[in-house]
Amino acid sequence: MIALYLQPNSFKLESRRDIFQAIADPTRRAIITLIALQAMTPNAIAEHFDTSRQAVSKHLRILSECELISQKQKGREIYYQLELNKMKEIDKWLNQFRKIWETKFNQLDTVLANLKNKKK
Amino acid sequence: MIALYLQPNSFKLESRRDIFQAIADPTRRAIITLIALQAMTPNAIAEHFDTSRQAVSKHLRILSECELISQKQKGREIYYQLELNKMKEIDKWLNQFRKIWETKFNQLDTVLANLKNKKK
DNA sequence: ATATAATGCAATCATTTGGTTTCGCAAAAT
DNA sequence: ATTTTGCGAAACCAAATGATTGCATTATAT
Repeated sequence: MIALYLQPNSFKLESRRDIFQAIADPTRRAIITLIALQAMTPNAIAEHFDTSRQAVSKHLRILSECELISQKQKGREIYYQLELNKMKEIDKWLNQFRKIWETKFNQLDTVLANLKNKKK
Repeated sequence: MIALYLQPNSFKLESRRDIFQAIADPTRRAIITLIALQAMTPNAIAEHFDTSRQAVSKHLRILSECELISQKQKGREIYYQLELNKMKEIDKWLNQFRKIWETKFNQLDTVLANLKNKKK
């Protein structure tokens, strides 16, 4: 070991990943959809895309890192499956806005109700 | 049966920006939350962050490009406001998974109900 | 035991991203 | 009329991203 070797050449800080960054990529979103109902192996997944198996493997790693998917080893095959609970976190984030758009909808409701009453 | 919903309806022609790429950046998500309830000017928004006004301006442009926000000129000030309808597209995409996790929840319900019956 | 299949990892590369700095232009204030 | 304010656009730069290629490793098949 060399003590003064501060950082490896290809030092990539891939730790700041979060679900939002993960779903930003269209291929990753497609993968998510693909395995939503049924766990799949990397090879099987890669067959659905126009990129190399290794590229898909990288996407799977990124999705794994933020725990949007999990894996189950079966012999030499690895089945990747979607972690729905993690998907719910996106939903959670959306919730703050859902509150707003539902409120706006209710306000419209009120307006309509008032109009109706005035007609009487 | 749950249909595959790979991409939201609206597509950007000029750039490959989409809502998912837009919300991938934490600063942009913060901006979205910030102006959700009240339209704000770029300067006012920038005061909330540790970056330059110009950087915020860039974020606003990206958010505008994918129509997540809109602007209203008032003299020399520009008020940016959130487009909730566009936010709903994220919700729409999530919907396919919501169906699944609700189904799984129902299945769990059934299991619990069966256990309860067996106890009797 | 050896070959093959399924997979992950590292190096490399072009492109994209997010930031800064500098500038230009209107609207408002002086 | 001149200065200040609010803003976007362009040029530039370091870092991150997504893809490819070339391995290494382990499980299965022959």
